[in-house]
Amino acid sequence: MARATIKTIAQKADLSVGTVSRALKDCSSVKDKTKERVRQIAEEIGYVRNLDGLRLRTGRTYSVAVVMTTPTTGSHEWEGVEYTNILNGIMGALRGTLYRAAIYPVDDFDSSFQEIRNIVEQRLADGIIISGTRPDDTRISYMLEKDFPFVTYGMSEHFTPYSYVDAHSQQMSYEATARLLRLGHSNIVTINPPDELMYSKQRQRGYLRALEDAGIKTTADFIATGPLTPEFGKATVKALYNHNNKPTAYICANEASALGVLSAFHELGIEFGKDAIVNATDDINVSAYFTPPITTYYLPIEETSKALGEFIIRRIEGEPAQDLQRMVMPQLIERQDDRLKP
Amino acid sequence: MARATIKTIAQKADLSVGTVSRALKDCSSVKDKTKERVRQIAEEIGYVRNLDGLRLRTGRTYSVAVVMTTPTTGSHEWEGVEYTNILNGIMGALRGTLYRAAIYPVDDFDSSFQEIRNIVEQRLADGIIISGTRPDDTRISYMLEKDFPFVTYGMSEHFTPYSYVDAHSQQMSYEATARLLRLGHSNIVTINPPDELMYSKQRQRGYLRALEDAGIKTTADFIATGPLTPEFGKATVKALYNHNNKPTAYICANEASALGVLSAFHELGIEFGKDAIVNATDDINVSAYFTPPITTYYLPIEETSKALGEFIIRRIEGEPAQDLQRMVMPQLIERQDDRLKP
DNA sequence: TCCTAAAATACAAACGTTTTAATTATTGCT
DNA sequence: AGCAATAATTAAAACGTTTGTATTTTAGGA
Repeated sequence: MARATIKTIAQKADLSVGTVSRALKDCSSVKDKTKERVRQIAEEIGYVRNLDGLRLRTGRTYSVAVVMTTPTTGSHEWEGVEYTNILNGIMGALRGTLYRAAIYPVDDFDSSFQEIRNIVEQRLADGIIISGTRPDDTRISYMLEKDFPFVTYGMSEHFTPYSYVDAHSQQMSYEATARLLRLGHSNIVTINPPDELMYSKQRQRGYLRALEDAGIKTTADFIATGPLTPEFGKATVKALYNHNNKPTAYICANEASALGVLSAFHELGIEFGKDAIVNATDDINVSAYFTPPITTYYLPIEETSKALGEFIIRRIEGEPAQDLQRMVMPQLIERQDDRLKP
Repeated sequence: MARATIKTIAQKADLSVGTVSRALKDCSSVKDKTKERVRQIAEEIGYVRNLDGLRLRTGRTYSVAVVMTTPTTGSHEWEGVEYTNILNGIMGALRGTLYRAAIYPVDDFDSSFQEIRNIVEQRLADGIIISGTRPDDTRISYMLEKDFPFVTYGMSEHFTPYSYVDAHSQQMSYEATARLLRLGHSNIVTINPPDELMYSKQRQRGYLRALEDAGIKTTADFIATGPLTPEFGKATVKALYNHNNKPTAYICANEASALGVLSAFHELGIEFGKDAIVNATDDINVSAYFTPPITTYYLPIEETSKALGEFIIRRIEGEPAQDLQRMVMPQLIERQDDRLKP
């Protein structure tokens, strides 16, 4: 039993395929009664549009490219749950639409650019979602120039408006730092993603601003940047173990690096709550199960990634980019006192 | 500049599109010299096959459906990294082929079945990869019956041969249990996925067999089954805290639940290595950073999932299912002594 | 009733490919 | 040199849509 096509309907309804096509898409030039009849039949025989025909004819792909850096394959290090959750949110947003998500896993910035160029040139997708944005992101420039619909997860410093979804990283970092200062810490370390990423910059800005506002001097040693793995978190603590000013607090950009910090504490005999404490940004509340549970700023990543999916579709359908921008503010979850006990 | 098509080549080469098509696919009825010329031109103008045309004509989709249970959306609980890594491995295997992976996130078994039925009936994909297999898996029966190519991650108890990739769960469970028995434990708890899953059954079998071989009686209380979240691991420990026979060892099916166990230890004042210890199956070595690091059985999930991708393609291309079966044996990583110190 | 304008539908081409059947070119043989 | 057999190519149809243009139907006057 071959699949029902538009032709099947045409025969049953004694209409031409053209009219059926128009009826199905609710075209005004088709009589209401006819539309009704067509829809009825379509329903009856379980007709579903063949996407290949549609695509071939229209030249549109009805697919959204998600170009994402994968958790460094082969490194065997946990880098958090971003990947999974972002994907989930996007697919959730696309569900029920004609659009499909096509995942393009990439290794680094250069290959992501290459992949994007490829997608644009070959029209492999109608729109692109990217993450890992940089202050001066050439991929964004490229897509803007080509006038190709895209949404970014994270911002950049472009002048031309574009569609993005982002967390208030700078403000969060500022508040986290200010809070710890209020609680009596003065040697605060901040653990951030690689320097070239925009949100690393934002986090560092927030951190520095808070210290500045409090009139406290910091040392460059206390700003760590690197892959957000447990390994890196651990290494950071170890590297600062014999520092003149012993750090008493760590603010981590994700849970994975915070886990590494805790691991270092354990290994070096640094007592949590007495010698030092850790905070983190929360992807999904796994840090509630750390030893001990730590204070985090919770970022509803399914929500932001759902916005990514919605935005890219609306962008593809022509909505102006400046209407498709969203910032979310992570929410403080205090699981510890975070003052040092004597 | 419109995309280069087969027609473009035909004009440049002064050939018919049919010949070009055949030349491109290395058909024997085309003269070698012609093939060479066509390939040359194709290369020159950067021709790439239009998949929509191909699909429309051949009726094949060149896409592989990956039907996976997503980390329970909205539950805000970490269930491990399976999802991400499996996806990664599959996409890695598909890279360079004509095939694309289409992800179908589902909530539970029933909706996965529904989705599969849909894919088969509408020919939405050429093959399907599923996970979360059950001993008597109706999805497998269905696809076998429809003679639709598929590969499973995890086994079932079907008689008809089918293609699968799986870990030696039973053996691993046996060995883990036997090892702990050797080390002096007798009250061993095993934490497993929900009962209906095949690998829960396998794990329980291995566990029971090891105890039996050692002549040790266990209690049903020591076999926990549930969602493999930190929360569940934690709850399990708490529920057994006042048990007549205090558990001294936990064998967890993944790292997430092991984290929960450690969290419970911390909260209840159970001292690791003195009162009890934890082992786990290792998705990616995040447990190396637990407090303390724990002994695990490492399962190279990128490797197994890469096999999934390879197998489904070969299955689609017609290789018999019984040639496409792989079992992998997880590898012990001892990060602790795991004997109880007095 | 007839004519005109508007509404509704039909027709046909096109998107890029593969493939069957038909045609032309080439070879081998007598 | 001619003929048959085979090799190489072309022509055309088809996959399921959408859409511009042509055609038919309907409705609204006079």
